[in-house]
Amino acid sequence: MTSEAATVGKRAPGRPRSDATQRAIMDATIELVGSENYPDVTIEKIAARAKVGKQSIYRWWPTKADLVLDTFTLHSLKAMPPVIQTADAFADLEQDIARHFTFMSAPLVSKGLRSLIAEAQYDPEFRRKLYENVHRVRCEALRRAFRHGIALGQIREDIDFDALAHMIHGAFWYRFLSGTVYKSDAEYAKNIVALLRPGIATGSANHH
Amino acid sequence: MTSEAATVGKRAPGRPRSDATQRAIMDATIELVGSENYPDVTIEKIAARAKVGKQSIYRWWPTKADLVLDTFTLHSLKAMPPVIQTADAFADLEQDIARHFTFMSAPLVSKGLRSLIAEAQYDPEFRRKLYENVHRVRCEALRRAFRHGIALGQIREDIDFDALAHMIHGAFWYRFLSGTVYKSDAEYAKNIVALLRPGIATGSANHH
Amino acid sequence: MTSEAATVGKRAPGRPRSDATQRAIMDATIELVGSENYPDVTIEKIAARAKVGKQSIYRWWPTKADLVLDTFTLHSLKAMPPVIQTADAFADLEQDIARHFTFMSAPLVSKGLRSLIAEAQYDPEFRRKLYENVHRVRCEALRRAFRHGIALGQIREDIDFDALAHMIHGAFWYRFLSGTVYKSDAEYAKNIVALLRPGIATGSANHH
Amino acid sequence: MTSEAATVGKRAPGRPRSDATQRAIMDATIELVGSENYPDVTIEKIAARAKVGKQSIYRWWPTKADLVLDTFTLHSLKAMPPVIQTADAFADLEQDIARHFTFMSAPLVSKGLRSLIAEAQYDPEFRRKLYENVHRVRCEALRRAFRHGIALGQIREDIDFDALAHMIHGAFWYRFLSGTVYKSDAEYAKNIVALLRPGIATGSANHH
DNA sequence: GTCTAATCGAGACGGTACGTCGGGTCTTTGA
DNA sequence: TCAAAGACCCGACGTACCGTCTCGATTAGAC
Repeated sequence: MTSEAATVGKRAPGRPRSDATQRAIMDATIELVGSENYPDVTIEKIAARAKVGKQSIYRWWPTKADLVLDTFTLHSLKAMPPVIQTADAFADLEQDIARHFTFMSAPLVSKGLRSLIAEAQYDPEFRRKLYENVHRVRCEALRRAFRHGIALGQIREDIDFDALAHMIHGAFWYRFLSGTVYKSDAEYAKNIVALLRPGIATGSANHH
Repeated sequence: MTSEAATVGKRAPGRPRSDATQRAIMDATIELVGSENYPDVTIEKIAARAKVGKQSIYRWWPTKADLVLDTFTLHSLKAMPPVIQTADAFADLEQDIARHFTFMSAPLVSKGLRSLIAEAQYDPEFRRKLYENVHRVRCEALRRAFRHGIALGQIREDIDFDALAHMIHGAFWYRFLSGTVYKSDAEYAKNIVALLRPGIATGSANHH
Repeated sequence: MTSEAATVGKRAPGRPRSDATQRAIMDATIELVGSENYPDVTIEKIAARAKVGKQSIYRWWPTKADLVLDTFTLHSLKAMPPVIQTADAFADLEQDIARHFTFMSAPLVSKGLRSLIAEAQYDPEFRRKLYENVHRVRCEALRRAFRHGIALGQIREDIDFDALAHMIHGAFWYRFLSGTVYKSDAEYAKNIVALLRPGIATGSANHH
Repeated sequence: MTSEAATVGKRAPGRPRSDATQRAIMDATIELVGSENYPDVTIEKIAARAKVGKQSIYRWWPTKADLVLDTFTLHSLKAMPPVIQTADAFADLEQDIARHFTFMSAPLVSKGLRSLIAEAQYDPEFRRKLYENVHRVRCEALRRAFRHGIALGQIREDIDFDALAHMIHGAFWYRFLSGTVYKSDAEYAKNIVALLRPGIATGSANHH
């Protein structure tokens, strides 16, 4: 949320930040991102729709990208609870991936994602922020699934987990970027795991 | 390319399109894409640098995105010759992937890619164009490698080649989007193939 | 008409100038001047409507203003025959003025006039051309009427004919510029002559 | 002036219009009208010279013509104080006319006038505005002189004052439009009054 | 209760780029 | 050589947003 202040005790003087304003801005952002092409999502339109002065936006978010990222992570990304782990690590993995794919494919979410991806191309710094808020969260979910598999003795320890995670998520991003349509999210997840399983399951030889 | 094929014989009336102008525009585009952030690559700057009227750009390319795509595909993507196939399909695959990764990571190429990715997020139609010119070319290279492997009896036939290609390229795009750094392109390619090999090589069981 | 050539005998080499083209250009000019606001009468539209290359216009007329003036004088101004003189010089004068006013007020003529007036404000040289083709012609008509009156002994000789002509025509131009509406052209002419008559008729004292 | 009167009391919300900006725009307009041909007086140049955004011009003046008219009336036309009336109405009239002619002939004023005349030809609505701001002001000055003459018993009451005013001002406009040069403004005024006097003075018969 | 300080809506401001229009010049083919 | 077609360089158009600024109005705690 950018400014945190807090510092306990002493309140800053002056009129305090209005929550209603913040909410109005974020709501307007969501509506616009959902209904317009991204270049048409302008600060001016957001301010107009939120019935807010432009300054009130600039006061709290340095760029439009940050506003969208903030809005998006707050309202969307954190909404997905972790998978409940079972005795079958591969089934867990598959379920986690499928669920993630479905979530990211929801119309509003994917519209927001496109906005963020576009912005991230311009600016390395924002790319880093995006990584922190979007990619890393998912990587940790995957690692958790891997560790569970290792603990169960179903997944080998000597694997390049980075490359593995890249491939799993990359499959999603590739489809996302290229606009390719695939049978279904569940099928997609199933086939990905099927292809990877022999390479990571214990007991399978890994000759090269 | 916006060229309308000419239908042989009869030339269109009027002064013909100037090659010099077209080249100047594309050269200026390359230079600017290489030296500026994408939002700062404006039609106006391109025209100025190419010493060309803006109209001469708009006459031939409907949007900046189309110009960049055209320029990019013409000067870059088609420059990569196909891999020479050997008796080891997996070595071929690895080499093809590694070479592709290296090519796409070259500073100027990746700057252009970022521009195209950003534009593609705005406009589904442009996403399709981008697919035609960038993704499909690579998919065919991969398919060629797969078919070779099948012919050699080294790769199984009952595989979801789409999901496979998505994972391989997706790994690259994931790294590209997230800004993650990986040891080296060669290593990256090697580990990806290592992880996938058991799942696609003949003779390996695919129990699930 | 700008280029005259003629020089008898020897014809210039090459394809001769096409009369059809000239006519088409002028016709298109008249139509456009009559139907559009003057700034919207562009060389490009004239060429398009005449189905003529722009160059064919520029070849014969240096500026749009010259084209309009040429067209206007050819098709309009020279169309007014001289007044038949009677034994009453003031009646002749009144008739001449009234007829002129009526002619200049015709919708198409006045649209053309406005174009010419506008152009003339920009460029002193064109102002001179306009004077030659529009104002001088009328001044001579007036002088002819004055001389007739003098010959008849009805108009005094010791008058500032320039100032007089300026006032008579000026009245028209004032009305034209200001957009003022007056009862009728005939009435207008009559009242103007009535006001001036005592000052110019013989036998009237001119005390100052 | 585009100012909306404010209706007293309550100020409009938002940042108020900047006087400095407005002044800078008008100053730049005057300078440019004085130094360039009218078609070269572009909004873009005015904005550049005034160091002002184009929008700040368009915000307050719908067209270039309105800006020029505003500037012109504000800085020029209202600058001329009324004539002091004496016991000789014709001398007053002559002085008023001469002074007006001289004023309108001043280089900067006449450059501005040409701009306004040109614009007025395009657009009937602007013609009306011009009438309100330029012609009417003068007409009232003349009427005042006439009324004074009537009160003094020097000018007849049964006269077509419209036609009369048209002739007097028309003489000026004719000279202005045609580019004709006359001895001097004072002489011009004198001869005009001399020609008209017998037609309007009391005691003179008006036989027709 | 003022006083001080920050926020809020509103919208003017100096800028930059947009995509379009027209100007006047040029370069083709064909008559 | 002229003519039609139309590409070319150029400059201005009027608009949209940018991010900053200046207003009056408001909303707190500090005095």
